[in-house]
Amino acid sequence: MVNSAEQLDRVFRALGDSTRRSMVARLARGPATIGELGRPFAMTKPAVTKHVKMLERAGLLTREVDGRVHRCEIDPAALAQAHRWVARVREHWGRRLDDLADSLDSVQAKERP
Amino acid sequence: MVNSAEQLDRVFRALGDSTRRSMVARLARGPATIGELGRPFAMTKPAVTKHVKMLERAGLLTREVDGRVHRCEIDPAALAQAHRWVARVREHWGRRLDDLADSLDSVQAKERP
DNA sequence: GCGACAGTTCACCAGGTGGTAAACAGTGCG
DNA sequence: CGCACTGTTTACCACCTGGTGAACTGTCGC
Repeated sequence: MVNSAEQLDRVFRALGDSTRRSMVARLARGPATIGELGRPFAMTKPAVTKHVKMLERAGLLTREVDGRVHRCEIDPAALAQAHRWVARVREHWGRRLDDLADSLDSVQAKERP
Repeated sequence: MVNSAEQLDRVFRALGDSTRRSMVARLARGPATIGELGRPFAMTKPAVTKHVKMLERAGLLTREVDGRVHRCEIDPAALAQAHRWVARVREHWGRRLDDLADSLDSVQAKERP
């Protein structure tokens, strides 16, 4: 699944910018227009357009054009994908610690028969 | 905490490359040297050095120099930080759905007294 | 129709990223 | 000592990113 790797690339990279993370956090509390998404930040409209487009290409965002306004909504699937990747790695790390604990236990068992 | 935002930037950006994600996944199963981390990939040593340095600056990695070999170990704190951010956003999104359900319930209650 | 408004596109710039080749610095070993 | 080995540093390259200003497209309301 090469496609999945590229998709994860886009998701994590999109989240690797505090402006875009704020936009995602904003969207988590409900839909918003492009203007609303960009209002908190001191940047021009083209910059906002670029950020939103990157979130959209990462699948974190869906857009619905309604007249002259673009209504954006969060897409939880991409977020879930990132969440699963991190959780899986952390789980493997935890398992390794368990294995370490087991081997320590067995050593102790041998030392104290 | 501006520092925290920059740290999250580095963590997510570091994870936004499949090579580095593979390295992190490898480290989740135990420590490894720089050479071991780079062996699976068809790239030169300076490229590996750069990737590892980026993981280190993101706090995903700690390094212990032992003679001429650098032994790398995963640092779960940075991973936990990313995990928490994603979890918090997803939780807010879920709460919004709950609120929506509540308001729908209240509407139904009004329509069927 | 006309102006205000929401967004996008285009051209441009500074700086970061992913990769290379070549040279260098330490360390281990026969 | 001399050589192999691990890893870093130093240019250098193509490309992407985050930002700008100016011009453009389309829609709303008077």
